[in-house]
Amino acid sequence: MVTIGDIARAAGVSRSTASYALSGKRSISAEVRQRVAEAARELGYTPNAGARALATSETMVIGLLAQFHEDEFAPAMLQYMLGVSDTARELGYDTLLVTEADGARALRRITSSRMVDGVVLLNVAQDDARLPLLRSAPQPGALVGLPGDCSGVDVFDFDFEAAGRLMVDHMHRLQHRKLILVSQPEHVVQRGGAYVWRLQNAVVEQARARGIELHAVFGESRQPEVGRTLHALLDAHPTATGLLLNNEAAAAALPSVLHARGLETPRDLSVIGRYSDEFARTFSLPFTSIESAPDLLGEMAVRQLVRRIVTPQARGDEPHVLRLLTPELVDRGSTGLPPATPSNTCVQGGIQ
Amino acid sequence: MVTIGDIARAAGVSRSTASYALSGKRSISAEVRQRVAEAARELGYTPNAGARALATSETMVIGLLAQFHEDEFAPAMLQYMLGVSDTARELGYDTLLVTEADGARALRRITSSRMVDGVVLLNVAQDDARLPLLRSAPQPGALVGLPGDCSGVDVFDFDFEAAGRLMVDHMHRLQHRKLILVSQPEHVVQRGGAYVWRLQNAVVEQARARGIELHAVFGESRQPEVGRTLHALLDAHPTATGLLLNNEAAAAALPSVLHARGLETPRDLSVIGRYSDEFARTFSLPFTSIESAPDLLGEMAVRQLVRRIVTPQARGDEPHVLRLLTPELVDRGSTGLPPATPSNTCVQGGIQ
DNA sequence: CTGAAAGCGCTTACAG
DNA sequence: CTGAAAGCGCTTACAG
Repeated sequence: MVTIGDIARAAGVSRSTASYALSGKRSISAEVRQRVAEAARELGYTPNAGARALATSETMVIGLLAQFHEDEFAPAMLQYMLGVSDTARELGYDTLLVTEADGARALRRITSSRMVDGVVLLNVAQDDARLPLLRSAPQPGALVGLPGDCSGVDVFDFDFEAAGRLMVDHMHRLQHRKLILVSQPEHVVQRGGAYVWRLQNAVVEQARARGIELHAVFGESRQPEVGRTLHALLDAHPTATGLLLNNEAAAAALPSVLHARGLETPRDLSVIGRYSDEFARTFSLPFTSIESAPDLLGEMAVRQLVRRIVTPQARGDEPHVLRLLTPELVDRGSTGLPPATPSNTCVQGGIQ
Repeated sequence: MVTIGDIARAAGVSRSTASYALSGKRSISAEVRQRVAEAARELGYTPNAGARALATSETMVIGLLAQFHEDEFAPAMLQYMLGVSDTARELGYDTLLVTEADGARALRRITSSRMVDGVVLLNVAQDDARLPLLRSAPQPGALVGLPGDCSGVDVFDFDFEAAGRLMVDHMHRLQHRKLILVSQPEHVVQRGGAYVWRLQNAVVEQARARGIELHAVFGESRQPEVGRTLHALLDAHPTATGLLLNNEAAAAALPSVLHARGLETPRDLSVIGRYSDEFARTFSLPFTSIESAPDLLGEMAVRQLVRRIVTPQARGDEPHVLRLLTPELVDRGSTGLPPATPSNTCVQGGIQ
């Protein structure tokens, strides 16, 4: 391989001069700079990343710890990953993707071996096993997902509480008095997926404050189970006029369920989901929804992480960030006034 | 940070002895090995990856070049990525994920700077701009996707021709005589997505050979456009009795379309898709399909890549591999004999 | 069985 | 403005 020594020889200068000429870190005569640049171009020189990392203690790589659980909706994770990866590249960093099941072990491996300059954790749980390791790691870390203890890390998440209140208030304003909430599977909660109960608790509380009757359940993450759950819910609560979905799989299943029951939104039922616009477009979800902005969250996490990496004083001194994204409603026309005689099962009876 | 020098000092041996004791690359007295291991454990030693890479010329990282195009179905890509990443880890490698639009530039960056020991290219096009660079790179490469020129690389792909023939023959055996094929968007073809026309050509040819009337179209990659296309197709060809889908978005949209038209498989229409089982489960696709096995393809590519990396003689000498995965039909009960009086629009007429 | 030394390819104080 | 040298933290022939 062609090294900086080859460049130096070809340009007739020392290796240090060649290095400085290339990096521009000290003033070099125009002529020498010229010769070095030409030599580098002709020989096709690229600095060896490992050698540079050893000399500078900077790898220009960030670690991306994704976690895929059987009972979570995998395609949603991809959007976070792309937000992270694209932003990292924009800022001059490459991305080491880690998908192994034992995230704590993986985190230890890549941080203690200095493979990365910093780390983004995705899908952070309430009591995430990766966090103690991250805090004691020499590199800074940014989280997507709100853990119970935010100390020592920068945290970015969607404001699920506000989203829950927004859902209820929107329905309340439209005079709905009986709602159903379908959350992610209960397993996700048990594993510490705080976002599930953060939204659910907010919905429960706000419904109580508004005098709204609410039926909250955990839905499955898979078809056709979640479709059956939706059918069962609509059967059990024929007078519910609004459906709130914090469950991508349920949102994807709902169009078929509504078709099968002969229901239309918002005529027979008002629906609000919570997912990304990208998700809505891919699966043609015609429901008003709260944008979860996964790419933006990934981007914000990386920008803050790189700030910490490049500014030494931001390392420990600067207070850590906790940023919750304010939810916004994307109106796709699936909410309206409740029907005069609410019954979301009548049509189904007619068909069968 | 704690280095091998610290370990050596703590164990009272030389750095080389410490290194050998840890790697086991030469015989070390049991007692010294013990002391070194203990020192490493107590001090929490992990070798510096950059230093090791510099010394050994091995990074233990493979590059994963993904490509996301606006008109392709992103969630499908994730499964390839996970197949690659999980297998790499199993074999002791980490994965550098590259998602930037200019894949050729990215490939040059990570190979010429020696950030990776080898590279997996996803979504390879007929005349892929990344291939010339890969051939001249010092690291070996494995492709997922069949290019026009396979020289110098190991290639893994699904046998789309065989899949096309399988689809037609299956329908032919069931006595279907008029079929519709919905492929991926035409843009994908224009960009060199050979898999689209490989399947389509095979379907066209096999249909001709079997005396089957075939209508082949390119579908969109998005909802609701692709749903409208499906409706239009069924309107235009009311006597078609079988539908072949080489388009994930169309497959995801079809259940709603069938519902809307009051059609049932296989009673009114026989359907065969081509996607992964994972995809089918996530979106509850009740269609008989040809398994595209993205995770398996990713896995095979990595295994072969690592073979090339670790066995020097396999570097250039050993002939390159071209492996096309034989398609298999997963019967989900959506195909059967055609209806006596085929008309996939009658019910729609009745409803409207 | 073990140690001293060279070398991987960079960067960057230190001198001039 | 430029060069010689040290050093980053490893591994591995070379000697004993």
